[in-house]
Amino acid sequence: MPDLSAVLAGRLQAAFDTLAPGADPVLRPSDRADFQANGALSLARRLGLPPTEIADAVVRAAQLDDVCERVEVSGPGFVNLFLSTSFVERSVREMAVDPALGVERTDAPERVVVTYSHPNVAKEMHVGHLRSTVIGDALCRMLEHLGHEVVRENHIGDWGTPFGMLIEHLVDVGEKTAIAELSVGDLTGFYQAARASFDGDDEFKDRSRRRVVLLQSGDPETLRMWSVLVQHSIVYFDEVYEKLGVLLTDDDVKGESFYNPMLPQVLKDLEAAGLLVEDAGALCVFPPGFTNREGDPLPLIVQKSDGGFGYAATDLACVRDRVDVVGATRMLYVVGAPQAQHLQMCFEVSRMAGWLPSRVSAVHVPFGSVLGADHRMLRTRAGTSVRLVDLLDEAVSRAASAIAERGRDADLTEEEQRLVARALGIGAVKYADLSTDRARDYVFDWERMLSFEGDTGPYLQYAHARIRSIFRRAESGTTGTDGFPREEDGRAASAIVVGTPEERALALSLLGYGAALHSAVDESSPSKLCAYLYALATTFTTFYEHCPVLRAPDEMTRSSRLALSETTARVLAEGLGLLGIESPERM
RNA sequence: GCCCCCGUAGCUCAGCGGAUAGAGCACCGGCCUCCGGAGCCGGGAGCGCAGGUUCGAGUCCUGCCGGGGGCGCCA
Repeated sequence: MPDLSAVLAGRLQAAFDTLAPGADPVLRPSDRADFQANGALSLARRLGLPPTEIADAVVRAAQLDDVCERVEVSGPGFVNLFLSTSFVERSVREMAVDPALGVERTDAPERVVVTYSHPNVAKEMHVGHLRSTVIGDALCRMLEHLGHEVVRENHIGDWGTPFGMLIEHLVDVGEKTAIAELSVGDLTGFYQAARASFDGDDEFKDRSRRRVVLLQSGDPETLRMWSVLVQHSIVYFDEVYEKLGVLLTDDDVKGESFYNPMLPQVLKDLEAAGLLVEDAGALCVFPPGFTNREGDPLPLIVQKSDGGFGYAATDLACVRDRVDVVGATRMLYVVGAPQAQHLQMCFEVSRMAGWLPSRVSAVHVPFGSVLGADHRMLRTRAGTSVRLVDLLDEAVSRAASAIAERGRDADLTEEEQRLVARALGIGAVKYADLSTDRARDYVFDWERMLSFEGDTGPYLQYAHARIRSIFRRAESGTTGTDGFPREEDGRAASAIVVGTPEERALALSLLGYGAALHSAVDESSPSKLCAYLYALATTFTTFYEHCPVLRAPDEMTRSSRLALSETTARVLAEGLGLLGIESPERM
């Protein structure tokens, strides 16, 4: 089922094509009508005709009889479209009986590599990783849902100079102790102890430097110890992912070390392409358009003056691997905004070297910082960055007390309450993160994100649970999964009736689901989907207040409203699911 | 100094070049006390500043002001 706006856009496009082929109808939802097409105004200049004349011509040429009850030209040349009730009823019924809820899968499936999360081995995960992980996870779910093939990559920091120090620390404390610390998640302690030795002990520092060389040269014992650090850190990361409820698994781990063997070839091919320039002892590429503090060309340093490879070399190898081996047609880098310039340079150099053909897109999906109530980077009282696990545990425990206070559903077992607390707490954190524009910083506020009122995860989850409760209250077995009463119950509900303004508003809101999802994916902006779901939930509330469902005046109205309610619940559950947020049946 | 992002109501945020800039919280006034108050209805209050493009600018362009970030061997 093509979605509503697609149907209208198609009809209008045909009309516009008769006047000026390819002219954009500029179709938008409107508060003056159901939809408004503003294309006549911009076309007026091109054609040198009065806009109202063009609008009139469009209305005459457009075949809208079966979908609109009224079409008017108003103002300077707006075309206002008022959908016919029968079309709305027909469309929303199609949606209600459609397992896919009317969402069209893409007609141009791509292989999309999404790289996100990327924690560092033997280092704590903090709120910065939260954003990347949650946003990346939502993007993967949405892309897959629309029919794209998604390859998740967790580019963990598992290579480089810090490992000399970390391995020597491992040697000093013994593997048993090290493993114990890492697996309970005391990564801060481990890393800081290593750092302290490195900074305060010259002998340790020397050993560390030698250890880096051993690691680089592939010394088996060094590699074994390195692997201990990596494996046990991954165990810990998995615990965090488990708490967070994201899709990432060990199979998605493709860390810096994976690309290490490819780095000499990167250098060699850049050299062969004539792009490599030696500058101050380092081997660099100078992509055009980037300058430094002094206004001089800014280099992407591929090989440092000490002969080691920097992260630029690794990122270039990533591009090659993703294009040549993984076969990506699109790459999304869910990486913090501060990396913008670095990534632009990497992409540019990749293009110059011919590693990133024009048919493959590489997109930085940047995000802002998480701020505390003081509008500065979120920190603990001690001034250290907040551990992600602590934050998640606090979310769940705060949600648990919120539920205990409210005591919504007394029938819940302890185990069910525990699961609900988890869904609410984690959902609240995720929703708070996903619902604001990615690019902006956002203020982390427990009170607000856990509130059952306003644009929050718990509000949407509660809205969903309340709708489900309608069905529990209705006689059991009266509805099938499509929301329509079953034939065997002797009820003749096969149609949706859109009589009241509230029913109409709800129907139109439901019909906007597909468009909202597509725009969220097109713009890599989960917040678009959040905004849609919130609007749907509030529209439902108004409907629910004004239109009795179980006590509807007649059977036909009742079954129609049940179907609208059920469809709303399904959209909420599926939409939240695509954001990585659970929707408990009861809470 | 240059580059990037951001400045919208008291607070937190939406706003796709289109008509009268929307929510939530907080505040004020009504209503419901009925399917789990996610209550419902109404009210006050705002686009950092100055130019420009356009029939039309919160949205695009330029310059300021303010906040954050980046700017060669950490990743």
